[in-house]
Amino acid sequence: MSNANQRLYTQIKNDILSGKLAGNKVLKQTELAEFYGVSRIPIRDTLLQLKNESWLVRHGKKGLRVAPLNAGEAEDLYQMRALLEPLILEKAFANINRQILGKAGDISQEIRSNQDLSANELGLLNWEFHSTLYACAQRDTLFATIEQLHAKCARYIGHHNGELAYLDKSETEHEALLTAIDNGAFKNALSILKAHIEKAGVLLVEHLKYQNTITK
Amino acid sequence: MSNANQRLYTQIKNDILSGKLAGNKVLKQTELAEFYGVSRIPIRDTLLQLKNESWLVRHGKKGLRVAPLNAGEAEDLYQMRALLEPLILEKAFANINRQILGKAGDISQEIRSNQDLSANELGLLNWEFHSTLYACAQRDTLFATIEQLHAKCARYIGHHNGELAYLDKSETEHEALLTAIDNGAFKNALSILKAHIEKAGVLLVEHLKYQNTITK
DNA sequence: TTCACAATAAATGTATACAATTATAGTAAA
DNA sequence: TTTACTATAATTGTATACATTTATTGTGAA
Repeated sequence: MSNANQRLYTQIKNDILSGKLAGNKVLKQTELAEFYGVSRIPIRDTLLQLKNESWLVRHGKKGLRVAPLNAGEAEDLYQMRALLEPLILEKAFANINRQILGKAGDISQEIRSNQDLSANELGLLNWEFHSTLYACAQRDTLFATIEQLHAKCARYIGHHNGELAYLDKSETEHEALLTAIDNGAFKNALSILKAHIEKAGVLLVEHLKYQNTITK
Repeated sequence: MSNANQRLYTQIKNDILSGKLAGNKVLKQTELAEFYGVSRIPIRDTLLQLKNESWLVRHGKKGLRVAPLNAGEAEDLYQMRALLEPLILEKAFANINRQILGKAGDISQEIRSNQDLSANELGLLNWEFHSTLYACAQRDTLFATIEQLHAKCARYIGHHNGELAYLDKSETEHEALLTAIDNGAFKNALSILKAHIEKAGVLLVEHLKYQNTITK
């Protein structure tokens, strides 16, 4: 992927997260091209990619729109994560050393000390924390799948600035996880991680369902 | 996606499966465009999509090539499936009725009676069998993720015509699964499914590793 | 010969132009 | 008024042309 394309990709994704691109409006290639100052070709590339990653969905026979937030999808995403992340962490154990733990600890610290992070920034740091541990497993395909799940979850958290930020925070859990790993309490670490994800999932889904009932 | 694009997509995928597009050769947009009788634009769209789905990987800074078969990836894919497919089956139980079981039974029957199916055809039927059950869960995101994992597995099975066909066959296991569901032995059904996938995964990975040692 | 570097060729990225498709507005009949 | 249908506009898909980037070849110096 070219640089311009990469730029567009993150830009448009951010604009979806921040709500600049309205959720129910159909995206016009021409408008986007004009807005971002490029031709329709790189826009098409980016839209195709975002469609493949389920950020966009088809609208009738023509056009794409931002995929609606949906409690069912959120539930699926978190349930998959609750199964797959412990799996990769387990494979990572053998390769996690003090340096890695230290790096993860630093990120955790950064989250704790910065009280005024946006939901977006918080999400990125949270993923950095988790992926630091997961990368040790050296399981590219598994890692890539989990990364995609995270990216999709970001839409749900990113939306609720403040309200749901605590889902990615849960700093006591992060610290507990690191301590367990450091102590070689691997089984314990796995269950902390799983519970961590499941809890966040349940809270998010409840929130979405609740929000759904009051907007109807 | 347009019709032409859809055609190209399945065409190129098939040509990867059948080995027409050599695994280590870099794919040139111009060549492909000429070969398939279209311009570079729809070729680019298709390549981008196949790259996103990990059928193709970047080759240096320029160009894409068919992703090499890799024991590690196969292991990841099957381990993910072994976790996610029981999850979706569990959610499907409530909605599986006699009609669904009958349909799945018919597919199982078709696999059994047709002894001379190609690995490709067998793979398709196998997915039809599993997806018939999974669709009942009505969990779109979970389903879509599993479907992608299957598609990637197809590359590994499709390659070894004959040799590995039995991985998708395992007809006694399919029948046992249906019987367990029919009897309401849900826990049993889940463990049959999991074991079914794990077994296939182990065999495939062993095969790939073995093949690797003899080709070196 | 081997290495570094420049010149050239090849391939991809992007813009523009055109074709095909789909949506929309308008009109006539029930 | 509503509905079916047609004409028009809008939008996307594809081809071609050009710009940019990367790969390759060739040349000269060590």
